[in-house]
Amino acid sequence: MSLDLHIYNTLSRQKEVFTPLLPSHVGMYVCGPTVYGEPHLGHARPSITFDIVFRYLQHLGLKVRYVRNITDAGHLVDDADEGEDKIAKKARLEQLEPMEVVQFYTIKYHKAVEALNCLPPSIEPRATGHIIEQIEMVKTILNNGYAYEVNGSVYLDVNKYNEDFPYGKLSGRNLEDTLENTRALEGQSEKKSPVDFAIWKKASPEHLMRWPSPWGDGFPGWHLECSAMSSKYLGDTFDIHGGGMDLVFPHHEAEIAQSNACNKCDPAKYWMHNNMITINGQKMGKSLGNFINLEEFFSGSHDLLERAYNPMTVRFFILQAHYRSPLDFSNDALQSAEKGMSKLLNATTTLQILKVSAESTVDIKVLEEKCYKAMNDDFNTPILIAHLFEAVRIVNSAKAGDEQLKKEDIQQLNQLFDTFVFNILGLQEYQDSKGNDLTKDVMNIILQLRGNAKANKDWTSADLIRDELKKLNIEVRDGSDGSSWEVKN
RNA sequence: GGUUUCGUGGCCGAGUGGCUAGGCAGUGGUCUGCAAAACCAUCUACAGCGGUUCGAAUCCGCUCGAAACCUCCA
Repeated sequence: MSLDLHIYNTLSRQKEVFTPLLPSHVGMYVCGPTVYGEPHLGHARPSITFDIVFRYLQHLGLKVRYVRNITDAGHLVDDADEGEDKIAKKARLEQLEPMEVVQFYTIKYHKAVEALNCLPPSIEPRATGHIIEQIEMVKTILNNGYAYEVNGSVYLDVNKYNEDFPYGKLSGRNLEDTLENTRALEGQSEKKSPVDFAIWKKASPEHLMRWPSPWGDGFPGWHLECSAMSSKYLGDTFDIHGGGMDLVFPHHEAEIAQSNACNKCDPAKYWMHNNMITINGQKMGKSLGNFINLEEFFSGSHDLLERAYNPMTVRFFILQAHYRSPLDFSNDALQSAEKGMSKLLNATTTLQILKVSAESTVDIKVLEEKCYKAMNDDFNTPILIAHLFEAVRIVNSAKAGDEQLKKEDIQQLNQLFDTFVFNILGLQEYQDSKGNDLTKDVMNIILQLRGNAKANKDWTSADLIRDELKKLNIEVRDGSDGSSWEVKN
């Protein structure tokens, strides 16, 4: 299979043919969560987006090293000058050790992304585990003349840097604009220029998270961890760098500057950015107080939620939009997604009981090619899903006798669903919808009793069983070929 | 103010010059003891105005409206 994958590169603002730096190997770095709060719906988008990239590249036969960091230090609460470490602040508020906070929320994050069926990354490095690498990087940048030290802090000299490398090429802004718009925010500063940013920050006496360095006790600047860890595990230049669109400026712009200032090269060849999830047209943010935690989604315990949603519903909902489009949350949209996904998953079951015909009335091969074409076009999952619904129509029509499928085509459809629905989109059946073995056996007995009642035209008993099961959220369906049941959420 | 994007049918959401996106809802039908579910079929669209073109939802300009970033955020 030749590689015909096109990826939209934020750097060039267009789709480019994807060519790995090394044949058959891909290095991908994605900015992970800052573990100082509950994982929320916003975290689900990049996790799922880059899970799809990871899965699809692997499906194409590439060996992928997927690095996603855990930020457990280094982000500042307020302004870079006056701020304190985000993790440390939260810890003080809750009377906990910083690492206790980090551990607590890291576990929650892992649980949430696992529920969303995201594959674990190849490496999940932590900022606090790479302080030495970050200090080394600061040293090199200082040696290269692109940074300066003031009172125990080290700043990247953006103006100096801009003489040799263009600053702002990813976000499309030039230094003059940035200068103009930063001036208003500047207070008393030890920085040479308001656009300079800290790569090492001196720790005040009450600061909990601190490490010794050649410039005294301090902590790494907010953008440095990603540069240090990506180059450590993927090399100075790697294939794909991903993250949320909100990170383009300043975070990823700063990463580019740090890499060039240190290694004289760009960190990544392709920059991929997922768009935001909005609620009532507005971005979720902690300052807006409108974000919904993933736990609340799965349990339904939030005022904005009409009821609980299965993690797979959330995954399907996100995949129904292209990753570069904004996606607006609503209960209606979630419930639509849930029904649509059930229809898709039901067809994979229906396929198993289809009658084999001598000839086929449809061309499965063409459908498969369309599916690959959709994924090759910048991971267009909504188009892929549309094609999969064409497969659903074929399966259901074949069951109704309106289409015919020969044995090979049924096998190929099976493979199509297996590949695209389960392996690439990473969808799975609702875990408890089929019950455990004991439940299954008991339900078989109950349905058999009801079948007997129906055969005797004892509608009162048959309806009683059906109604009582309904109260337990067990739905009984009568078809021409017998009755079946399913647990509804 | 600057930068970047967007405005598609009742709702969500693809599509970037000519060829039905898709899902949900609605409507009609099939199945069924009834009901539900399921399945099949199907209606409604490209913010407004002008321009380019044989042809524009798609390209260009203007108007109106919306969002993100510029400050921690996925």
